[in-house]
Amino acid sequence: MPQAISTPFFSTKERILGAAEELFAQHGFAGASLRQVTANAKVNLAAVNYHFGSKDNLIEEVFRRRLDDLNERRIEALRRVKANPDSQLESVLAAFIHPALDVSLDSSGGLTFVRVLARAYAEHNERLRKFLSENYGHVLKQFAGEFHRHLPRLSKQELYARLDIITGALTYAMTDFGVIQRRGDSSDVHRQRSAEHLIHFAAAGLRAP
Amino acid sequence: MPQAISTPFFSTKERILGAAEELFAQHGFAGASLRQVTANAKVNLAAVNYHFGSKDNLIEEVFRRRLDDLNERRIEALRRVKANPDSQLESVLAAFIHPALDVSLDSSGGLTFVRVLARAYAEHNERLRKFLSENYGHVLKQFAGEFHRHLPRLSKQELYARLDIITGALTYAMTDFGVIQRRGDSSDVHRQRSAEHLIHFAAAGLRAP
DNA sequence: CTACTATTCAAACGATCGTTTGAAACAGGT
DNA sequence: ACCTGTTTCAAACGATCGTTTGAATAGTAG
Repeated sequence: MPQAISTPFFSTKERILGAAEELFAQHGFAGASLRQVTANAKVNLAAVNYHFGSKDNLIEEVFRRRLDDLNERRIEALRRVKANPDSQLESVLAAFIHPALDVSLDSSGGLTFVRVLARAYAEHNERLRKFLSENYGHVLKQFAGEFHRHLPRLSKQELYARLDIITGALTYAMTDFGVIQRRGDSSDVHRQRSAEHLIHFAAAGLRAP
Repeated sequence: MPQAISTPFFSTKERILGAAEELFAQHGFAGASLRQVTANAKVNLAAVNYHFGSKDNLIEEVFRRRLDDLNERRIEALRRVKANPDSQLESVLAAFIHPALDVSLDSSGGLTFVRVLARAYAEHNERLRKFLSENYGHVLKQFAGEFHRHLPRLSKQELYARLDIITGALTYAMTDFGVIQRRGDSSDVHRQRSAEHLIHFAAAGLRAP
């Protein structure tokens, strides 16, 4: 443990994570090489394998850094929805969508990470899906259970398929969201309306036969 | 020109294009190697560079094979919209969206190609964007002009940014669409409703301040 | 200072990549 | 049959990839 409680400088691990996130957003996971990453991070090539073990582990850590927080907030939001006995389908969707939109608003790299997310979603990488399923699958499961309460006629399989699509649409809405808000609009108004459109769109898709 | 008017067998070029499309959908453009492509197509490794010149050219041909037809149908649909003097914004969106949804319904590889499209969209590959812009930019330009007639307060730059987002959402809706219809539903009903939801969603996004 | 651990570094490893080569196999026309 | 242009094939090219190595350097506790 070399680092003290806080330092104004970024550690080697943090610099690698930041450079990797940026380059994965630009060129994809296979397209961005460790030589590019370590060059941009101004660290030695071997530092990645020393600190993370492998490129695959580095990719996972790029996700973990942002998704741990996101999923905790999702669970907390869902807990509040469950506490209300006569909540609507739209409330469950809001608990799923709003924390994700918040990520894109993170001033330091939030929008970049959203682009990484969009890539991960477009890829169907088996190892990455396994990692996401193992680490955040329980969150999706909790939501699926609550969605099923509102949509009892939908089979579990069909429900997961539609949630997958909603996540895809959400991912793109997030990039839109980040781009527009970065332009410096009256963002709270636009944010509320974007979220409402998305929730309305997703609710219609879920209620479809 | 070795091939006669029609043969029951697929030519080397066609087999390469089919295998490439499938593998690009599965592993991405950088992730799928020419050795995998030629092995799946059961042709020699050198055949790609002989028939297409380079891997980049092969990627472009995979797109051209599907997009030429798509964009012709978009232009024709827009022409009909323009002929109607009191058409709404929703009609322009329909002319843009419906031909795209049709592609995902192509029984031989339509859904696979949609997954390739989703990847291309998530990547921000410069060379690919240039190819798409050079070959199909005039179509987007025509649509942008018509959108601008309905949304005069939106700057060109802002309009293109939002159209980009709509294309992304559309791409994901297409995968949804293909998956659901492949399951064998009463597809015409579902198709009409999916398209309506998407058009309504996109119109709201475009009309936002 | 010494001993020990943690980190950084230049260099190299084997594997795989896209591409090129030159000869072999095939085709159709005269 | 021969010639000519097209297509296929096995083999190799140089470049780049992720990863490993072993020595040099910092940093810390006794």
